[in-house]
Amino acid sequence: MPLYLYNTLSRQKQAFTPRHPPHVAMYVCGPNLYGPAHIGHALSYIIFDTLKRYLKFRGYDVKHVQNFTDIEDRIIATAREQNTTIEALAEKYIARFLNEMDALNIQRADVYPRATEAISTIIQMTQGLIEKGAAYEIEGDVYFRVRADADYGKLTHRSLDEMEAGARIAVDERKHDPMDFALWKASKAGEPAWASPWGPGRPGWHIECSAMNLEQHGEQIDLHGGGFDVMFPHHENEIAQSESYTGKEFSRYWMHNALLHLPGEEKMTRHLGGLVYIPDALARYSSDAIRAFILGTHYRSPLSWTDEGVTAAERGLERLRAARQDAVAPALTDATPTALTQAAWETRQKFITLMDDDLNTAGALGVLYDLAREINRARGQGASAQDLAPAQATLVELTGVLGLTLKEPERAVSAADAASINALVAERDALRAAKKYADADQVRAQLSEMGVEIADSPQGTTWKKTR
RNA sequence: GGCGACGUGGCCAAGUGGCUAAGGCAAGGCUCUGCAAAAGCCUGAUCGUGGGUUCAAUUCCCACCGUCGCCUCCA
Repeated sequence: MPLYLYNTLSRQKQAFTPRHPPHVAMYVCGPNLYGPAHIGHALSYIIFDTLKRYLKFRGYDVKHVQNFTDIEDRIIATAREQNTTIEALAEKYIARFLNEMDALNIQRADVYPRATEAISTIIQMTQGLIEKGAAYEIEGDVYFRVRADADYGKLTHRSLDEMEAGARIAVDERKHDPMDFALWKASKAGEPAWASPWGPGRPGWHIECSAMNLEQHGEQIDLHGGGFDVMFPHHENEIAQSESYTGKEFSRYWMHNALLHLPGEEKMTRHLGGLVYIPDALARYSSDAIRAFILGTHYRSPLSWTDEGVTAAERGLERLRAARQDAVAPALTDATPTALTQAAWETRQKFITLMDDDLNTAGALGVLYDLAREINRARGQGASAQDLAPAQATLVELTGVLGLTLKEPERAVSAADAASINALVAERDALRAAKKYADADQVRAQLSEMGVEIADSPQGTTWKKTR
């Protein structure tokens, strides 16, 4: 069974067949660097990270390119407000962005091209489009001529006439058609500028992605992703530019994730406010919990960010973590598979079937919970570490495809704190041995107040910091 | 106005034209435990409303109600 992905172009799930298997050329729209990313960005990048991990799991060799848009009106405006340069602003937010992505266990892209490093290709494409009659210059600006593109609107399934009927923006009267968009903008005094055949200027918003794709992947790519909100006009315009320039199909598949919002509010986006920043989310929840929460809903369904929801995900993860506790490497034997090993095998099949169906991560997570229960049950019934090992290996592998680490959230404990906690735990153990349970319980309460949770077992008492 | 999506147990959320409608959280009972914690077991849904198609619909079609997205910047 092949992997099926929903392709925005066809509005259908389609079998995924890259141009040159096993190679997959994948491009995901990166952030505009005028400010920090928020958890809505995290959602999008977690989803495409999961897609990439799954493609690799399925044997594909993925080249993942993600751009940084480091020249754009808002960046110029923000740099001016903050009395800094666009370069400094970009550096600051790139560093922060990469740190945050790492913290969310999002694998890095293979290449992070920047718009300002693609200027020569942007100029070359713009020039080429003018020569083909697909673009025209007016007073140092260059516009793409949408009426020259016969299938303009094919991604969002709208005709130019429909779009113009619903237009809500003031139109620049110099343009030949209201929907024509800028490939190149003449710069005003004091704005960053690059030399071009049309005078000093800078790229329009959409052309940089077309140029970076051309530079990094070539004329045609397999998969292009981003949020629903960049479908129009950004992706529509990218297609128009790239295909008009090369005369070839640009991307075979277009994928768009639905957007995150706060309860009762509109989507989370920087120009509306209502943002939750990634460090704030990570201060409250493990990256696993954030991922599990996000992947608990299909990527094409909008999701509301709630404390209850992420907390529920965090609780649920505890069972998954318990299942992989003390895992050992499975021995290579040809012994008859146990019922548990059999269950692990079936989980793997179900996982693949679910993920093959347009990344049904919620369903996939469900079967992983089933497997975790099987493991925990077997352990409770006295299975040995070696008995559990194959199923645990499957659990770790498949949760890993979803980008979950199943590691206990690390909470810093100083050496001094650890020493005093150990002393209290030892004191309590002594009291228990002496059957002075009331006193032992008092010590436990004391530890609890310190944020230390303890667990007794035949092997002794263990503790962990829970806050 | 145009295009599109969604409405499943207290909350979140998969899914299917007919077989027990996944899973997570919460709640109650139980096992284990000195007591807990963790883990495990048990307990709950006529799938927004009204029509239609069909031997059979939560699943397909239509209408309605409600929520949301895109049509401007946005992951």
